[in-house]
Amino acid sequence: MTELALKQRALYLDVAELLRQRIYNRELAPGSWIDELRIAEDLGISRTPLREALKVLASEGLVTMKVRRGAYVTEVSQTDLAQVYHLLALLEADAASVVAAKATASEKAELAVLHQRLTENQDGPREFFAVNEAFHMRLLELADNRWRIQVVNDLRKVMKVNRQSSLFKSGRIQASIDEHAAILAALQNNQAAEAQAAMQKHFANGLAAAN
Amino acid sequence: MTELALKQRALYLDVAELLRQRIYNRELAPGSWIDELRIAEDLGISRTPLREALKVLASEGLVTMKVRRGAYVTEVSQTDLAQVYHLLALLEADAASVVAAKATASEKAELAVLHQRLTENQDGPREFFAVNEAFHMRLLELADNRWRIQVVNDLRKVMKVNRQSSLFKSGRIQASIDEHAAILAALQNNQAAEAQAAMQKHFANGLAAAN
DNA sequence: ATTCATAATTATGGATTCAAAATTAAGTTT
DNA sequence: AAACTTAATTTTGAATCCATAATTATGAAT
Repeated sequence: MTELALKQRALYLDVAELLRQRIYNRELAPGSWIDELRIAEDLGISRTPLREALKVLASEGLVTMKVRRGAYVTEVSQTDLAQVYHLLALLEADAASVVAAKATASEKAELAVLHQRLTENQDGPREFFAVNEAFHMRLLELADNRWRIQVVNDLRKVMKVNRQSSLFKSGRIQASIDEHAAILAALQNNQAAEAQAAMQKHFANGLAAAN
Repeated sequence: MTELALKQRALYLDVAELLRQRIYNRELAPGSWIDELRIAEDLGISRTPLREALKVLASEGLVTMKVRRGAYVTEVSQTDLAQVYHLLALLEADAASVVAAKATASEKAELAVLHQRLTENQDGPREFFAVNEAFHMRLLELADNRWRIQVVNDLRKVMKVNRQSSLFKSGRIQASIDEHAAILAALQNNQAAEAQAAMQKHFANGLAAAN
Protein backbone atom coordinates (compact mmCIF):
# COMPACT_ATOMS: atom_id res chain seq x y z
CA MET A 1 0.00 0.00 0.00
CA THR A 2 2.88 2.34 0.71
CA GLU A 3 3.89 2.27 -2.92
CA LEU A 4 0.59 3.75 -3.99
CA ALA A 5 -0.35 5.74 -0.91
CA LEU A 6 2.88 7.70 -0.66
CA LYS A 7 4.20 7.39 -4.15
CA GLN A 8 6.73 10.16 -4.35
CA ARG A 9 8.24 8.60 -7.38
CA ALA A 10 7.14 9.21 -10.93
CA LEU A 11 5.49 6.24 -12.59
CA TYR A 12 7.91 6.23 -15.49
CA LEU A 13 10.81 5.63 -13.11
CA ASP A 14 9.11 2.62 -11.56
CA VAL A 15 8.32 1.28 -14.99
CA ALA A 16 11.94 1.80 -16.06
CA GLU A 17 13.16 -0.16 -13.06
CA LEU A 18 10.68 -2.95 -13.73
CA LEU A 19 11.82 -3.18 -17.34
CA ARG A 20 15.46 -3.27 -16.23
CA GLN A 21 14.71 -6.25 -14.02
CA ARG A 22 12.92 -8.02 -16.85
CA ILE A 23 15.91 -7.38 -19.08
CA TYR A 24 18.38 -8.62 -16.47
CA ASN A 25 16.53 -11.88 -15.93
CA ARG A 26 16.02 -12.43 -19.66
CA GLU A 27 12.26 -12.20 -19.46
CA LEU A 28 12.97 -9.62 -22.15
CA ALA A 29 15.68 -11.29 -24.19
CA PRO A 30 18.55 -9.47 -25.91
CA GLY A 31 17.61 -8.50 -29.44
CA SER A 32 13.90 -9.00 -28.87
CA TRP A 33 11.24 -6.48 -29.76
CA ILE A 34 9.43 -4.84 -26.87
CA ASP A 35 5.67 -4.98 -27.31
CA GLU A 36 4.38 -1.71 -25.89
CA LEU A 37 0.72 -2.56 -26.04
CA ARG A 38 1.16 -5.91 -24.35
CA ILE A 39 3.31 -4.56 -21.53
CA ALA A 40 1.13 -1.53 -20.95
CA GLU A 41 -1.90 -3.76 -20.69
CA ASP A 42 0.02 -6.18 -18.45
CA LEU A 43 0.91 -3.40 -16.06
CA GLY A 44 -2.47 -1.76 -16.32
CA ILE A 45 -1.04 1.56 -17.47
CA SER A 46 -1.16 3.58 -20.65
CA ARG A 47 1.59 3.66 -23.21
CA THR A 48 2.65 7.19 -22.25
CA PRO A 49 4.71 6.47 -19.10
CA LEU A 50 5.94 3.22 -20.65
CA ARG A 51 7.32 5.04 -23.66
CA GLU A 52 8.99 7.59 -21.40
CA ALA A 53 10.63 4.74 -19.51
CA LEU A 54 11.82 3.15 -22.75
CA LYS A 55 13.49 6.36 -23.80
CA VAL A 56 15.33 6.57 -20.51
CA LEU A 57 16.51 2.99 -20.94
CA ALA A 58 17.60 3.86 -24.46
CA SER A 59 19.79 6.66 -23.14
CA GLU A 60 21.30 4.17 -20.68
CA GLY A 61 22.03 1.80 -23.56
CA LEU A 62 19.82 -1.03 -22.33
CA VAL A 63 17.35 -0.55 -25.13
CA THR A 64 17.73 0.51 -28.75
CA MET A 65 15.06 2.61 -30.41
CA LYS A 66 14.54 2.01 -34.08
CA VAL A 67 12.63 4.73 -35.80
CA ARG A 68 9.10 3.68 -36.73
CA ARG A 69 9.65 0.15 -35.47
CA GLY A 70 9.86 0.54 -31.75
CA ALA A 71 12.18 -0.54 -28.97
CA TYR A 72 14.51 -3.54 -28.87
CA VAL A 73 16.54 -4.96 -26.01
CA THR A 74 20.17 -4.11 -26.73
CA GLU A 75 22.44 -7.04 -27.50
CA VAL A 76 25.56 -6.76 -25.39
CA SER A 77 28.48 -8.49 -27.07
CA GLN A 78 31.60 -9.91 -25.46
CA THR A 79 33.43 -6.88 -26.81
CA ASP A 80 30.95 -4.58 -25.08
CA LEU A 81 31.38 -6.53 -21.88
CA ALA A 82 35.16 -6.22 -22.03
CA GLN A 83 34.90 -2.50 -22.70
CA VAL A 84 32.53 -1.95 -19.81
CA TYR A 85 34.76 -3.98 -17.49
CA HIS A 86 37.72 -1.88 -18.52
CA LEU A 87 35.91 1.30 -17.53
CA LEU A 88 34.57 -0.11 -14.28
CA ALA A 89 38.07 -1.23 -13.37
CA LEU A 90 39.44 2.22 -14.13
CA LEU A 91 36.74 4.08 -12.20
CA GLU A 92 36.63 1.81 -9.18
CA ALA A 93 40.40 1.46 -8.94
CA ASP A 94 40.65 5.23 -8.85
CA ALA A 95 37.90 5.29 -6.23
CA ALA A 96 39.90 2.83 -4.14
CA SER A 97 42.95 5.04 -4.37
CA VAL A 98 40.91 8.08 -3.31
CA VAL A 99 39.44 6.20 -0.36
CA ALA A 100 42.86 4.95 0.71
CA ALA A 101 44.08 8.52 0.72
CA LYS A 102 41.28 10.28 2.52
CA ALA A 103 38.69 8.05 4.17
CA THR A 104 38.56 8.08 7.97
CA ALA A 105 39.36 5.03 10.08
CA SER A 106 35.70 4.51 10.94
CA GLU A 107 34.72 4.71 7.29
CA LYS A 108 37.27 2.07 6.45
CA ALA A 109 35.94 0.00 9.34
CA GLU A 110 32.54 0.02 7.63
CA LEU A 111 34.11 -1.64 4.62
CA ALA A 112 35.78 -4.16 6.87
CA VAL A 113 32.40 -5.07 8.34
CA LEU A 114 30.95 -5.64 4.88
CA HIS A 115 33.96 -7.71 3.97
CA GLN A 116 33.53 -9.75 7.13
CA ARG A 117 29.92 -10.51 6.18
CA LEU A 118 31.19 -11.60 2.79
CA THR A 119 33.64 -14.09 4.25
CA GLU A 120 31.08 -15.50 6.67
CA ASN A 121 28.31 -15.76 4.15
CA GLN A 122 26.76 -19.20 3.98
CA ASP A 123 23.64 -18.23 2.08
CA GLY A 124 24.94 -18.97 -1.38
CA PRO A 125 25.86 -16.90 -4.41
CA ARG A 126 22.69 -14.81 -4.36
CA GLU A 127 23.40 -13.31 -0.96
CA PHE A 128 27.09 -13.14 -1.77
CA PHE A 129 26.28 -11.07 -4.80
CA ALA A 130 24.22 -8.59 -2.79
CA VAL A 131 26.88 -8.05 -0.12
CA ASN A 132 29.57 -7.84 -2.78
CA GLU A 133 27.63 -5.08 -4.50
CA ALA A 134 27.16 -3.32 -1.15
CA PHE A 135 30.93 -3.34 -0.60
CA HIS A 136 31.61 -1.81 -3.99
CA MET A 137 28.86 0.77 -3.59
CA ARG A 138 29.99 1.84 -0.14
CA LEU A 139 33.53 2.26 -1.41
CA LEU A 140 32.22 4.43 -4.21
CA GLU A 141 30.23 6.55 -1.77
CA LEU A 142 33.33 7.05 0.36
CA ALA A 143 35.22 8.22 -2.72
CA ASP A 144 32.70 11.08 -2.72
CA ASN A 145 32.02 11.79 -6.38
CA ARG A 146 28.36 11.64 -7.23
CA TRP A 147 29.02 11.63 -10.96
CA ARG A 148 31.22 8.59 -10.64
CA ILE A 149 28.45 6.81 -8.74
CA GLN A 150 26.04 7.67 -11.53
CA VAL A 151 28.42 6.50 -14.26
CA VAL A 152 29.32 3.27 -12.48
CA ASN A 153 25.66 2.48 -11.88
CA ASP A 154 24.89 3.01 -15.54
CA LEU A 155 27.77 0.77 -16.60
CA ARG A 156 26.74 -1.91 -14.15
CA LYS A 157 23.27 -1.88 -15.67
CA VAL A 158 24.80 -2.71 -19.04
CA MET A 159 26.89 -5.47 -17.49
CA LYS A 160 23.86 -7.05 -15.88
CA VAL A 161 22.23 -7.51 -19.28
CA ASN A 162 24.89 -10.05 -20.09
CA ARG A 163 26.01 -11.41 -16.81
CA GLN A 164 27.01 -15.01 -17.25
CA SER A 165 26.83 -15.44 -13.48
CA SER A 166 30.56 -15.95 -13.34
CA LEU A 167 30.27 -16.21 -9.57
CA PHE A 168 28.95 -19.72 -10.00
CA LYS A 169 32.23 -20.81 -11.49
CA SER A 170 34.06 -22.99 -9.07
CA GLY A 171 36.51 -21.13 -6.92
CA ARG A 172 35.46 -17.68 -8.09
CA ILE A 173 33.77 -16.78 -4.83
CA GLN A 174 36.79 -17.61 -2.70
CA ALA A 175 39.08 -15.84 -5.16
CA SER A 176 36.84 -12.79 -5.03
CA ILE A 177 36.98 -12.78 -1.22
CA ASP A 178 40.76 -12.94 -1.29
CA GLU A 179 40.93 -10.06 -3.74
CA HIS A 180 38.67 -7.96 -1.54
CA ALA A 181 40.91 -8.75 1.41
CA ALA A 182 43.87 -7.38 -0.52
CA ILE A 183 41.99 -4.20 -1.39
CA LEU A 184 40.90 -3.75 2.19
CA ALA A 185 44.40 -4.25 3.53
CA ALA A 186 45.76 -1.58 1.22
CA LEU A 187 42.97 0.81 2.21
CA GLN A 188 43.60 0.35 5.89
CA ASN A 189 47.28 1.05 5.43
CA ASN A 190 46.52 4.20 3.41
CA GLN A 191 48.34 2.72 0.43
CA ALA A 192 46.61 4.43 -2.46
CA ALA A 193 48.64 2.93 -5.28
CA GLU A 194 48.33 -0.58 -3.84
CA ALA A 195 44.59 -0.24 -3.36
CA GLN A 196 44.28 0.91 -6.95
CA ALA A 197 46.32 -2.00 -8.24
CA ALA A 198 44.42 -4.51 -6.11
CA MET A 199 41.11 -3.26 -7.46
CA GLN A 200 42.42 -3.47 -11.02
CA LYS A 201 43.44 -7.04 -10.40
CA HIS A 202 40.03 -7.82 -8.92
CA PHE A 203 38.35 -6.65 -12.12
CA ALA A 204 40.85 -8.36 -14.40
CA ASN A 205 40.09 -11.65 -12.66
CA GLY A 206 36.35 -10.99 -12.78
CA LEU A 207 36.50 -10.44 -16.51
CA ALA A 208 38.57 -13.56 -17.05
CA ALA A 209 36.01 -15.57 -15.09
CA ALA A 210 33.21 -14.13 -17.21
CA ASN A 211 34.70 -15.57 -20.36
CA MET B 1 13.89 20.85 -46.05
CA THR B 2 16.16 17.88 -45.48
CA GLU B 3 15.31 17.86 -41.82
CA LEU B 4 11.67 17.20 -42.54
CA ALA B 5 11.93 15.32 -45.80
CA LEU B 6 14.42 12.72 -44.62
CA LYS B 7 13.95 12.87 -40.90
CA GLN B 8 15.34 9.56 -39.73
CA ARG B 9 15.61 10.88 -36.24
CA ALA B 10 12.92 10.73 -33.62
CA LEU B 11 11.44 14.09 -32.71
CA TYR B 12 12.18 13.69 -29.03
CA LEU B 13 15.91 13.42 -29.79
CA ASP B 14 15.88 16.65 -31.77
CA VAL B 15 13.97 18.35 -28.99
CA ALA B 16 16.46 17.02 -26.44
CA GLU B 17 19.36 18.43 -28.44
CA LEU B 18 17.62 21.78 -28.79
CA LEU B 19 17.01 21.95 -25.06
CA ARG B 20 20.65 21.06 -24.39
CA GLN B 21 21.76 23.98 -26.52
CA ARG B 22 19.38 26.32 -24.71
CA ILE B 23 20.77 25.11 -21.41
CA TYR B 24 24.38 25.53 -22.54
CA ASN B 25 23.84 29.10 -23.66
CA ARG B 26 21.86 29.99 -20.55
CA GLU B 27 18.68 30.69 -22.45
CA LEU B 28 17.43 28.20 -19.88
CA ALA B 29 19.24 29.26 -16.74
CA PRO B 30 20.46 26.88 -14.03
CA GLY B 31 17.82 26.39 -11.38
CA SER B 32 15.03 27.77 -13.51
CA TRP B 33 11.73 26.05 -14.09
CA ILE B 34 11.07 24.75 -17.57
CA ASP B 35 7.70 25.84 -18.88
CA GLU B 36 6.45 22.90 -20.90
CA LEU B 37 3.43 24.65 -22.36
CA ARG B 38 5.40 27.67 -23.47
CA ILE B 39 8.17 25.66 -25.10
CA ALA B 40 5.82 23.22 -26.77
CA GLU B 41 3.89 26.12 -28.24
CA ASP B 42 7.14 27.84 -29.24
CA LEU B 43 8.28 24.77 -31.14
CA GLY B 44 4.85 24.04 -32.51
CA ILE B 45 4.76 20.55 -31.03
CA SER B 46 2.71 18.84 -28.36
CA ARG B 47 3.89 18.24 -24.83
CA THR B 48 4.36 14.52 -25.43
CA PRO B 49 7.72 14.49 -27.27
CA LEU B 50 8.88 17.42 -25.15
CA ARG B 51 8.26 15.50 -21.96
CA GLU B 52 10.09 12.48 -23.37
CA ALA B 53 13.05 14.71 -24.14
CA LEU B 54 13.00 16.16 -20.62
CA LYS B 55 13.16 12.71 -19.12
CA VAL B 56 16.17 11.84 -21.23
CA LEU B 57 17.88 15.05 -20.09
CA ALA B 58 16.99 14.14 -16.53
CA SER B 59 18.76 10.81 -16.88
CA GLU B 60 21.79 12.69 -18.22
CA GLY B 61 21.72 14.97 -15.20
CA LEU B 62 21.08 18.19 -17.12
CA VAL B 63 17.57 18.52 -15.79
CA THR B 64 16.00 17.61 -12.47
CA MET B 65 12.45 16.35 -12.34
CA LYS B 66 10.49 17.28 -9.25
CA VAL B 67 7.38 15.25 -8.76
CA ARG B 68 4.24 17.21 -9.47
CA ARG B 69 6.17 20.40 -10.11
CA GLY B 70 7.91 19.74 -13.34
CA ALA B 71 11.40 20.03 -14.72
CA TYR B 72 14.20 22.35 -13.57
CA VAL B 73 17.57 23.03 -15.12
CA THR B 74 20.14 21.35 -12.88
CA GLU B 75 22.44 23.66 -10.96
CA VAL B 76 26.00 22.49 -11.44
CA SER B 77 28.15 23.54 -8.51
CA GLN B 78 31.90 24.04 -8.43
CA THR B 79 32.10 20.74 -6.59
CA ASP B 80 30.21 19.01 -9.40
CA LEU B 81 32.51 20.62 -11.91
CA ALA B 82 35.60 19.39 -10.08
CA GLN B 83 34.15 15.90 -9.82
CA VAL B 84 33.30 15.77 -13.51
CA TYR B 85 36.76 17.05 -14.42
CA HIS B 86 38.32 14.35 -12.28
CA LEU B 87 36.43 11.66 -14.18
CA LEU B 88 37.11 13.15 -17.59
CA ALA B 89 40.80 13.32 -16.73
CA LEU B 90 40.79 9.69 -15.64
CA LEU B 91 38.91 8.44 -18.70
CA GLU B 92 40.74 10.48 -21.28
CA ALA B 93 44.16 9.89 -19.75
CA ASP B 94 43.49 6.16 -19.96
CA ALA B 95 42.32 6.62 -23.53
CA ALA B 96 45.59 8.38 -24.33
CA SER B 97 47.54 5.50 -22.88
CA VAL B 98 45.54 3.00 -24.94
CA VAL B 99 46.09 5.02 -28.10
CA ALA B 100 49.81 5.32 -27.43
CA ALA B 101 49.98 1.56 -27.08
CA LYS B 102 47.96 0.44 -30.06
CA ALA B 103 47.05 3.13 -32.57
CA THR B 104 48.67 2.89 -35.99
CA ALA B 105 51.05 5.51 -37.34
CA SER B 106 48.46 6.87 -39.74
CA GLU B 107 45.90 7.14 -36.96
CA LYS B 108 48.35 9.11 -34.88
CA ALA B 109 49.03 11.27 -37.93
CA GLU B 110 45.35 12.20 -37.96
CA LEU B 111 45.72 13.59 -34.48
CA ALA B 112 48.81 15.48 -35.57
CA VAL B 113 46.79 17.10 -38.36
CA LEU B 114 44.13 18.22 -35.92
CA HIS B 115 46.79 19.56 -33.61
CA GLN B 116 48.36 21.43 -36.49
CA ARG B 117 45.02 23.10 -37.25
CA LEU B 118 44.83 24.05 -33.58
CA THR B 119 48.19 25.77 -33.63
CA GLU B 120 47.47 27.61 -36.86
CA ASN B 121 44.00 28.71 -35.87
CA GLN B 122 43.45 32.44 -36.21
CA ASP B 123 39.68 32.39 -35.99
CA GLY B 124 39.40 32.97 -32.28
CA PRO B 125 38.29 30.92 -29.31
CA ARG B 126 35.07 29.69 -30.91
CA GLU B 127 36.87 27.84 -33.71
CA PHE B 128 39.62 26.83 -31.33
CA PHE B 129 37.03 25.22 -29.12
CA ALA B 130 35.59 23.19 -32.00
CA VAL B 131 38.94 21.85 -33.18
CA ASN B 132 39.97 21.15 -29.61
CA GLU B 133 36.86 19.07 -29.13
CA ALA B 134 37.55 17.27 -32.42
CA PHE B 135 41.03 16.35 -31.20
CA HIS B 136 39.69 14.90 -27.97
CA MET B 137 36.88 13.06 -29.73
CA ARG B 138 39.17 11.54 -32.33
CA LEU B 139 41.51 10.35 -29.63
CA LEU B 140 38.57 8.73 -27.87
CA GLU B 141 37.49 7.02 -31.07
CA LEU B 142 40.97 5.65 -31.57
CA ALA B 143 40.91 4.24 -28.05
CA ASP B 144 38.06 2.09 -29.37
CA ASN B 145 35.63 1.79 -26.50
CA ARG B 146 32.14 2.88 -27.38
CA TRP B 147 31.02 2.96 -23.77
CA ARG B 148 33.79 5.36 -22.87
CA ILE B 149 32.72 7.63 -25.70
CA GLN B 150 29.18 7.56 -24.39
CA VAL B 151 30.24 8.27 -20.81
CA VAL B 152 32.62 11.07 -21.78
CA ASN B 153 29.97 12.69 -23.93
CA ASP B 154 27.50 12.62 -21.09
CA LEU B 155 30.03 14.12 -18.70
CA ARG B 156 30.94 16.82 -21.19
CA LYS B 157 27.27 17.75 -21.41
CA VAL B 158 27.24 18.37 -17.69
CA MET B 159 30.40 20.42 -17.95
CA LYS B 160 28.94 22.60 -20.64
CA VAL B 161 26.12 23.67 -18.35
CA ASN B 162 28.64 25.51 -16.25
CA ARG B 163 31.44 26.35 -18.57
CA GLN B 164 32.92 29.65 -17.55
CA SER B 165 34.62 29.86 -20.92
CA SER B 166 37.97 29.40 -19.29
CA LEU B 167 39.53 29.49 -22.74
CA PHE B 168 39.08 33.23 -22.74
CA LYS B 169 41.46 33.55 -19.85
CA SER B 170 44.68 35.08 -21.06
CA GLY B 171 47.30 32.53 -21.96
CA ARG B 172 45.01 29.53 -21.62
CA ILE B 173 44.84 28.90 -25.36
CA GLN B 174 48.58 28.82 -25.80
CA ALA B 175 48.99 26.68 -22.68
CA SER B 176 46.40 24.29 -24.02
CA ILE B 177 48.24 23.99 -27.32
CA ASP B 178 51.50 23.24 -25.52
CA GLU B 179 49.80 20.56 -23.44
CA HIS B 180 48.35 18.95 -26.57
CA ALA B 181 51.80 18.98 -28.11
CA ALA B 182 53.14 17.07 -25.12
CA ILE B 183 50.34 14.50 -25.40
CA LEU B 184 50.94 14.11 -29.10
CA ALA B 185 54.68 13.66 -28.67
CA ALA B 186 54.13 10.88 -26.16
CA LEU B 187 51.59 9.20 -28.44
CA GLN B 188 53.94 9.27 -31.40
CA ASN B 189 56.69 7.70 -29.34
CA ASN B 190 54.35 4.98 -28.08
CA GLN B 191 54.91 6.13 -24.54
CA ALA B 192 51.69 5.09 -22.85
CA ALA B 193 52.52 6.21 -19.34
CA GLU B 194 53.77 9.58 -20.55
CA ALA B 195 50.71 10.15 -22.71
CA GLN B 196 48.52 9.34 -19.74
CA ALA B 197 50.41 11.73 -17.47
CA ALA B 198 50.36 14.49 -20.09
CA MET B 199 46.60 14.19 -20.47
CA GLN B 200 46.15 14.27 -16.70
CA LYS B 201 48.18 17.44 -16.57
CA HIS B 202 46.13 18.94 -19.39
CA PHE B 203 42.95 18.42 -17.40
CA ALA B 204 44.46 19.60 -14.13
CA ASN B 205 45.42 22.86 -15.82
CA GLY B 206 42.02 23.14 -17.45
CA LEU B 207 40.28 22.81 -14.11
CA ALA B 208 42.59 25.35 -12.50
CA ALA B 209 41.79 27.81 -15.29
CA ALA B 210 38.07 27.24 -14.78
CA ASN B 211 38.27 28.45 -11.20
C1' DA C 1 -3.44 45.72 7.55
C1' DT C 2 -2.34 40.96 8.19
C1' DT C 3 -3.63 36.35 8.57
C1' DC C 4 -6.51 32.66 7.39
C1' DA C 5 -9.84 30.17 4.60
C1' DT C 6 -11.89 29.32 0.29
C1' DA C 7 -12.49 29.69 -4.68
C1' DA C 8 -10.45 30.14 -9.34
C1' DT C 9 -6.67 29.19 -12.20
C1' DT C 10 -2.87 26.74 -13.91
C1' DA C 11 0.32 22.80 -14.54
C1' DT C 12 1.39 18.12 -14.15
C1' DG C 13 0.94 13.16 -14.93
C1' DG C 14 -1.23 10.00 -17.32
C1' DA C 15 -4.98 8.12 -20.55
C1' DT C 16 -7.11 8.37 -24.83
C1' DT C 17 -7.45 9.38 -29.60
C1' DC C 18 -5.82 9.78 -34.29
C1' DA C 19 -3.01 9.91 -38.61
C1' DA C 20 0.55 7.76 -40.98
C1' DA C 21 3.77 4.01 -41.57
C1' DA C 22 4.81 -0.77 -41.48
C1' DT C 23 3.43 -5.34 -41.54
C1' DT C 24 0.55 -9.06 -42.66
C1' DA C 25 -3.16 -11.19 -45.22
C1' DA C 26 -5.80 -11.86 -49.29
C1' DG C 27 -6.47 -11.99 -53.93
C1' DT C 28 -4.94 -11.88 -58.70
C1' DT C 29 -2.06 -13.00 -62.48
C1' DT C 30 1.19 -15.69 -64.72
C1' DA D 1 2.47 -22.89 -57.09
C1' DA D 2 5.24 -18.60 -57.13
C1' DA D 3 5.40 -13.79 -57.65
C1' DC D 4 3.22 -9.52 -57.60
C1' DT D 5 -0.68 -6.19 -56.15
C1' DT D 6 -3.77 -4.52 -53.32
C1' DA D 7 -6.50 -4.46 -49.07
C1' DA D 8 -6.84 -5.15 -44.01
C1' DT D 9 -4.56 -4.99 -39.72
C1' DT D 10 -1.29 -3.64 -36.50
C1' DT D 11 1.89 -0.47 -34.47
C1' DT D 12 4.18 3.68 -33.95
C1' DG D 13 4.62 8.66 -33.02
C1' DA D 14 2.43 12.49 -31.64
C1' DA D 15 -1.71 15.41 -30.43
C1' DT D 16 -5.44 15.95 -27.50
C1' DC D 17 -8.03 15.29 -23.50
C1' DC D 18 -8.87 14.77 -18.53
C1' DA D 19 -8.44 14.22 -13.40
C1' DT D 20 -5.92 15.75 -9.70
C1' DA D 21 -2.41 18.43 -7.40
C1' DA D 22 -0.33 22.84 -6.79
C1' DT D 23 -0.46 27.61 -7.10
C1' DT D 24 -2.47 31.97 -7.14
C1' DA D 25 -6.20 35.12 -6.38
C1' DT D 26 -10.10 36.57 -3.73
C1' DG D 27 -12.54 37.59 0.24
C1' DA D 28 -13.62 37.17 5.27
C1' DA D 29 -12.24 37.64 9.97
C1' DT D 30 -9.47 39.34 13.49
